[in-house]
Amino acid sequence: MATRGPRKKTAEKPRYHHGDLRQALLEASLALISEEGFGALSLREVARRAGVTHAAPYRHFADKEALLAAVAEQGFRTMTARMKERMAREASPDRRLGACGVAYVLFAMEHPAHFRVMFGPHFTQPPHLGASEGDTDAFGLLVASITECQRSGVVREGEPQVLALTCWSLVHGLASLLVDGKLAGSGISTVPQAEALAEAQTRLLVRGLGRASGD
Amino acid sequence: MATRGPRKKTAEKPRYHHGDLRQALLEASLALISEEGFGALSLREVARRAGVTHAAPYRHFADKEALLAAVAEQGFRTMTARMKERMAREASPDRRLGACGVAYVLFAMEHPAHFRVMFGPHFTQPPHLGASEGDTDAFGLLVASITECQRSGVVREGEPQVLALTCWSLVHGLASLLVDGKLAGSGISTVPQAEALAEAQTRLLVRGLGRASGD
DNA sequence: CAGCGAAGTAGACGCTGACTACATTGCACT
DNA sequence: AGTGCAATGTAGTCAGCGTCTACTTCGCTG
Repeated sequence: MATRGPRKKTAEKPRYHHGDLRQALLEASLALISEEGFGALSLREVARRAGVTHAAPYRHFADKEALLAAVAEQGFRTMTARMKERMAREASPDRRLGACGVAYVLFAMEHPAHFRVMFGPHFTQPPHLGASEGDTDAFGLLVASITECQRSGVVREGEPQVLALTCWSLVHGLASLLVDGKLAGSGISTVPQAEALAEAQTRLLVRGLGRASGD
Repeated sequence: MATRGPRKKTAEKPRYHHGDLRQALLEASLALISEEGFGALSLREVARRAGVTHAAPYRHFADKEALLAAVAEQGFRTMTARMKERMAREASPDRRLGACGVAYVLFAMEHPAHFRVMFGPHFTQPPHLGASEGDTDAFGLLVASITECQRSGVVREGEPQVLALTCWSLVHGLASLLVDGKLAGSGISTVPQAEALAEAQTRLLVRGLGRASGD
């Protein structure tokens, strides 16, 4: 990612004073969270890193929450793309469903700063995911995958939305615990370890989602 | 909850200037988070609510993080108690395991402020749960419950710690999504709804945890 | 009843998010 | 080509925050 300094991708002429401050602020936010932690994220430090004064960000974002919302939206877009990509590699519906969940966990491990912003305790207004459109509708992807599994008989009947909630809970819980380092005590800290764990857990859940025998 | 004003439990004489500022600060923190949200929690406002000046809390807590750590610890204690209580009502090991998970989710729904502090993005030092002792060892409770299920043959062989991670992921994910209001769009907002969902999800997972047939 | 230490007060410092007024710069339009 | 305007960034200000230090008040112990 990057293109630091004066813009150079499409042309050499800097479009504005900075070039593309908006994007620079988004990147600086993520870098700051990654390096110093979420608590250290301040609008002023972000501006400092982007090389502008403390009030400049207000030309691009109404307030701090708006900046974080933009970071979150970018995160949802990336996450959804990651899920689609990994699902496309699988042939059977149940494996696609598993890949969907694994991709969720992997995204969290590889972009912890993004994940934290997306699901953090900020935001007076929750940032969709449950009711979104187009590029960022990760939940829709999940529901579709479950419906597909039901059609091919790998998953029991029932409201796909409700079953999707269960899948979402599992991978969201795992991702949250990993990102917050709560599993470091259990020796899980690397991406491959997390991937293996995610695969095991989704397999377990898909088994549970199979055609009912008891209830 | 409460005992506002001068202390009255053991005697009428107020022990100190305030009575019991430490406890008052903990309660004020929770009330503030519940009413105004996590972002509104400031040491100064907490002190204001407790009726003392802004520096008084430093007589009881080294800094803001120490106050939150105390809130979290109290939360872990309550949560563990809730789990024990609900598990004691069940007769079979698998139902006890389910009750353990449901209690986790119910605690989050009934004490969202506590839950947020316990698993929030603060804390440079993670507050145990994975390696704790006595009253606050919720994870140990879970592992023991799984071991019990394995002994009675309801749950497959394997490292109980690893299987416990799966259970934890599921209920932690559900609890997080509920507390953060991410499921409000799906129409889940009341405690009974959350309880039903938690029961359904844990049933599903326990089914998946059953003796292996496929793999 | 004296005094010592714990508990709370008052004030200060640098930082933050947010607002304002002002300067600069690129683009559109004549 | 030149002018003017709106977009962009600057500089200064304000209240509120976490934290520190010096001071005051109170309750308990000797």
